Amino acid sequence: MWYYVDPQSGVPIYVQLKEQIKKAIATGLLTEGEQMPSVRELALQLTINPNTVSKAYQELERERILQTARGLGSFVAKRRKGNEQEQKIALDKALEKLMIEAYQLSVDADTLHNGFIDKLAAWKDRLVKGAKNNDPGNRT
Amino acid sequence: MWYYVDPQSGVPIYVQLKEQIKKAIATGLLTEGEQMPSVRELALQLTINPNTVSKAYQELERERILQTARGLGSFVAKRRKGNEQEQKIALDKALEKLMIEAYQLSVDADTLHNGFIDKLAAWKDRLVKGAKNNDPGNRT
DNA sequence: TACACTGTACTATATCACTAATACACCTTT
DNA sequence: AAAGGTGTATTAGTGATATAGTACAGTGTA
Repeated sequence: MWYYVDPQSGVPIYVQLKEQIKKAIATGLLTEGEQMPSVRELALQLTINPNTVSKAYQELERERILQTARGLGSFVAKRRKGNEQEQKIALDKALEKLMIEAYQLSVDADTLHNGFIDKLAAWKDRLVKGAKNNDPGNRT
Repeated sequence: MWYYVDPQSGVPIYVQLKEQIKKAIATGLLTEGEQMPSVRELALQLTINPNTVSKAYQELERERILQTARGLGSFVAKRRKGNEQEQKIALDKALEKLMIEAYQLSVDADTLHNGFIDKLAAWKDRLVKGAKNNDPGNRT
C-alpha cells in the first residue's frame, strides 16, 4: 500500500489522503471501478481514525472521484467530463497558479516551457484523448 | 484597494490575504520595494483584526516575500532566486499538480498545451529573464 | 523631547476544524 | 436470522483561528 500521512505536517490528514488518492488515480495506480480499501482497513494501516478516512472518501465522492455505498464499499468512479465552461475556468485558474508559483521561484520562461513540455510528454498517455489530433514525434 | 476576504469561505482569512498579496506581487500590482499598507489601515479596510493582517505579513516575511521593520512598515521584498535544486523540485511539483488537475478535469493534451502557451505568453514579461539579465527598473 | 506613526506581544474569549472513540445503519453471505 | 463485512452518525476533546483590548517596542519628525 502506497499511502502515507504525517499528522505533524500541519496539513489535515484527510487532505493529505485526498491528494494521494487523486494522484494515484491520475497516475493509474488506481483504475476505474476498482474497490478502495475499507475505511477501517486503511485507518488501521495508517494508524489513524476510520472517520478521518471516511471524511476523505466523502469529499472525494462529492467531487465525483469516488463512489461509495453503505455496506458495499468505495470505488473509483469513472472520469467524467464536466461543463465545458467550468473546465475552461478551472484550467485557467490552475495555469494562473502555476505562473504565480513560477514567478515566486524566479523560474525563467524557457525553463518553465521546457519543464512543461517534458512533463506533458510523460503524461500524454494518461490524459484524455482529444478530438483526433494524434501526431507523435514532434519535439523541438 | 484590491484586497477582499470572505470570513465564510472556510479558508482562513490570513491565508486568503497571503494569496492575494502573492498574486498582486506576481502580476505587478505591487512592485519591489513598495510599501504595504499598515496592519491597522488594512485591517480597518477589510473589517478584520490587525492581528490577522500581522499574521499574514509575518508568514510572508518568513517566505521572503515581504520585508518588515518595526516603526517603518512592511515592504515588498526583492525577488530572489533560491537554491537551484530546490527550484527544480518545486517547479516539478507544481507541474505534477497541474497534470493531476488536468486529468481530473478531462482536459486533453492539446487543450492543455495551447492553454499553457497562451498563459505563458501573457506572463512572459513578468517572469525572470533567462540568459541576458536586463533590468530596466530606473523609473521613479 | 514629544509626538505620531510603524509592527509586535500579550492576555482573554469565542468559534470552528480536526481527530478520536463509540455506537448505529446498511449490504452480502451463510 | 445471524454474522461479518461495509460506510456513517454522534459525541467529545484538543488545537487552530479570529477577535478584542491593551500594552510594548522601534523609527522618523516637529
